[in-house]
Amino acid sequence: MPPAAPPRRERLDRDRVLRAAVALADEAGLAAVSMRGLAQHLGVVPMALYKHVADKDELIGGMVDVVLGGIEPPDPALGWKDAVRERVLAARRAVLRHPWARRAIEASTRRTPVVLGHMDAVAGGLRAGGLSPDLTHHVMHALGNRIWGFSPELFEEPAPAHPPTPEEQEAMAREFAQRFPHVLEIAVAATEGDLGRVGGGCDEQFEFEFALDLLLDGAERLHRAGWTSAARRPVARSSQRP
Amino acid sequence: MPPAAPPRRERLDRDRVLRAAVALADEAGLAAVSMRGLAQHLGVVPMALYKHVADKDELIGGMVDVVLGGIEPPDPALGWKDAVRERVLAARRAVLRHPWARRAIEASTRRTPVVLGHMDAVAGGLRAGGLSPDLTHHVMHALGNRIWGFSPELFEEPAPAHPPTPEEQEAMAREFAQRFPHVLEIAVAATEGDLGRVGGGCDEQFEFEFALDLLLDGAERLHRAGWTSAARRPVARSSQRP
DNA sequence: ACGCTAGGTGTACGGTGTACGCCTGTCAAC
DNA sequence: GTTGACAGGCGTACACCGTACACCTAGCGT
Repeated sequence: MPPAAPPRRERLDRDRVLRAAVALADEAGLAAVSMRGLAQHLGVVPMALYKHVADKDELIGGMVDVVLGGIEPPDPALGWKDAVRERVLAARRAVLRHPWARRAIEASTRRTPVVLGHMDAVAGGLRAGGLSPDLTHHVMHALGNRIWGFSPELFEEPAPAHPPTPEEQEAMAREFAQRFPHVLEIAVAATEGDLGRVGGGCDEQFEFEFALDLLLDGAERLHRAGWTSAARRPVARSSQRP
Repeated sequence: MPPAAPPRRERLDRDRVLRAAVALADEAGLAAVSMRGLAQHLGVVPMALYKHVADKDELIGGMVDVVLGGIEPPDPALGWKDAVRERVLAARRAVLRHPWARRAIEASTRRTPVVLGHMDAVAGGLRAGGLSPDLTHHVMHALGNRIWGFSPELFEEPAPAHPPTPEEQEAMAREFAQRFPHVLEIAVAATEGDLGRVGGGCDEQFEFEFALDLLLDGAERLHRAGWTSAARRPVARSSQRP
């Protein structure tokens, strides 16, 4: 009999590894998910993980799968456009539950069955609306990462290293206003919306749905207009004469 | 006198470092741009670089600046929509000159003057068309990374590690067709376009312009319809009744 | 009772970014 | 001239990363 049976934690399996990785990323950020860090979190030696996961890339691919596993399918009674919209927003909800998920999706090059499944579902939703395979393909491209429920984080502030003195801040603001007036303008426009927002922040959910609807409505218009790829352009150019 | 004057390469400066980094990335990929690798490329010890660049993140930010410096401004005679379109496509051309640039832009969290300048120019183009700051803001968000001339690489194949045997391939294809029929369908649609393309590849330039025009045309429609954020939706939902 | 094997261990290698201190060539001011 | 500051390149060192390889061991089917 082994002396005092050291609290033999139950054996690992792939699922336990993945869930632990997700939990670790949730509480300490994606950067904390190193093979060593994760192993320690599981009370195990780093190389043990490689018995369940091929390499780090597959690990984060698996983490993405776990997150995407929580996507609930849309109400089947919905029309095609709303169904696609709902599915994408469901993906968004799943992704937003884990702050690190966007970055992980972007980083992972893997095309897992879960990922393909979601893509297939979205494409199927468009096809169900009668869009041709061709148009569906282009719309999928147009949606881009929005299929996953997020758009690229263009406007995120990286938090200044050293909080500048008021004078510096004043001077920087002045120079900024002079060099980038339009960026300033739209930033201001974003803050004076409904309610007094914190500086620089804007309603990301609204921005997302705005873009999503812009694309889906555009797709619907093209479809109704009988668009085919022969035209090689969504609509006529703005210049009225050819 | 120093013996035989060892071929004293001229002193480094920030610009030389950045250009060397770009050249190195061009010929050996972004992964080859490590502080050590770049230093060796310059015939210098790694730590020497830190006299010209704060850290690696700033280095790649600087590389992005170099690439984005090559964006030529659009013909001032163009209408606002075409001007924005042209500017974005110019950014795309600049980025596509360097295969690593997409990834670098995504990776870099820095908001350099060059980056802000481009954003400001695009926003200014929309404002010049009469769009309100508010609508301009939303459209900028909708454009997302397309401002930089690329959309997320959703459909890129990571090249299978071990080329499978024909039987395996057959079996995989069969299962794929069953599980992801719509993905398969649109992939096929992409290949049987104009000319016989290589498998899986599609005309990325067309996809890009398709999405870009879908968004710009949508923006124009909203603007002409006098859109304000009060509506909180680009257009009426597809269900006709409220 | 035996041996196979799945799974956890230990060590080691080559890579990374970068903090810290030294050393030296250049140049301005005395 | 001589001096002293200082910009810029050098060397060492640290902590961390992913992972290849060999080994050991518990548990199980035969």
